[in-house]
Amino acid sequence: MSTATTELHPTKVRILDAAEELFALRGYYGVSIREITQAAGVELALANYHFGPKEELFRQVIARRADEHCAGVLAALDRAQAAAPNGIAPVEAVVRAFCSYTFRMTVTGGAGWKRYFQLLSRSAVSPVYELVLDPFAKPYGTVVRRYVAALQAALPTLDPSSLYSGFYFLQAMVSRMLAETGLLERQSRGLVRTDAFDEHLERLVTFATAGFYALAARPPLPPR
Amino acid sequence: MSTATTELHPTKVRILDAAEELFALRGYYGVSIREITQAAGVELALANYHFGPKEELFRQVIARRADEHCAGVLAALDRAQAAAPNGIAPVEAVVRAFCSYTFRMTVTGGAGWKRYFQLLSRSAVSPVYELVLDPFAKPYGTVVRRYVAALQAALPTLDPSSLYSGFYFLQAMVSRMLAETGLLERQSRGLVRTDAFDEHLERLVTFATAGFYALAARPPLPPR
DNA sequence: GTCTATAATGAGATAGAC
DNA sequence: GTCTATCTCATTATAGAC
Repeated sequence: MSTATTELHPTKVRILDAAEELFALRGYYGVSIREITQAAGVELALANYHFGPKEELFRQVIARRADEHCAGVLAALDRAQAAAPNGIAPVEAVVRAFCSYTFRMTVTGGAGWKRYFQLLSRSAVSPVYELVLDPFAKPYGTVVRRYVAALQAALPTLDPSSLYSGFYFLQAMVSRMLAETGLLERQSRGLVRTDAFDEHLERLVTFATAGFYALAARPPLPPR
Repeated sequence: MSTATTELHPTKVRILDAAEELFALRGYYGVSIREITQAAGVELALANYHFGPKEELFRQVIARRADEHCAGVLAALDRAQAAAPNGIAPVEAVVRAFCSYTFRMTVTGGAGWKRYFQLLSRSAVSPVYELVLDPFAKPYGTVVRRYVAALQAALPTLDPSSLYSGFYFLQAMVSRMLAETGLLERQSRGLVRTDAFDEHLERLVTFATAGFYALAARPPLPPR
């Protein structure tokens, strides 16, 4: 499938690209319209003409990729479930499905996708819901529901509360890798590179799969 | 030990408190000095008088708590290692030490500590190093080194590369819980509450401990 | 140490010519 | 659809009276 981007007006695309990069770097408040239009090589007034207020531009930066991203992540789950004899994919396959499409896109999708994932990662820890998180809520709601259901099917003994926590842990790990802040490089003094997503995928799948099984093996309410 | 805060000038404390809360909420760029001084109930000019430029105020917000936080996290590791017969704390004890002090502080430390941890969490996914991440680098550097060493001692067969990745996963999970964005509540439709840190501690220890063991059991370089 | 007042700049948004 | 010019307001920072 072709991205919807190609159908858009060239100026809109230029503005969206510049806004995506700058919002990913410094967040919504850290970037001015002037800076965006300057980076895009267009006049200041065109941002407001094409997108209206700044908030609407921010939402459209997200809207441009969110649906396609969610579709890819859901398609990966579809394949995992189709490959399972009874339609119930094992935990490892579900975890792998959740990470693999996204990791692939951040490597091979071009700079735009990398910026989008950085923006997603940054937004996920913002306490300002309505402005920053709300634009993601609708498209990603389906992803959460389907993956939670798939994990529950793979681990019927896992109580739902622990299930949501575990899936939240998984999101946290994936999201942190996507941020590519250079923190991992600094901590490991160059030994580990954040952009080595093939390695990270395997480690993450190993780590999280074992985590889910351990949660399932534990009694739901700890007696401590 | 008493916090250094009590020794500071009352006006400085008021400004730091207001800045901490607002920076945690909307980040460095999302808050103006006017807003901070207004929330603090002091005159605009006093921010610059006491702290100099905005950037310096931001650094001091972090500096006020970073050393105390790191000391607490390191003391927890000391206790875990002292409790081990040979000074080598098992993985679970190290993971628990890493989370427990912080989780306790975000519950019982008052609103200030909660805001600080939100700011920490938000900063950890910022690609703008010098401004946002650098103030944390020095105090937390020791924490990273000592915990990585403790985990390596507990898991001698784990290759260093996977070790750093695993510890990065652990940081990601803890950090995401501290952010308290309300996302977990929304995803679980109210079933799980982010502020139930006792539950999260147990789940996180279970999840991450199993994850580390699984990484150690895996061959360092996956043959895929 | 605190206040009032202001300087100098940058912000979002838009009117109107082309 | 694009560009120039501008309006209005908020921003950081500081000077100077108290």
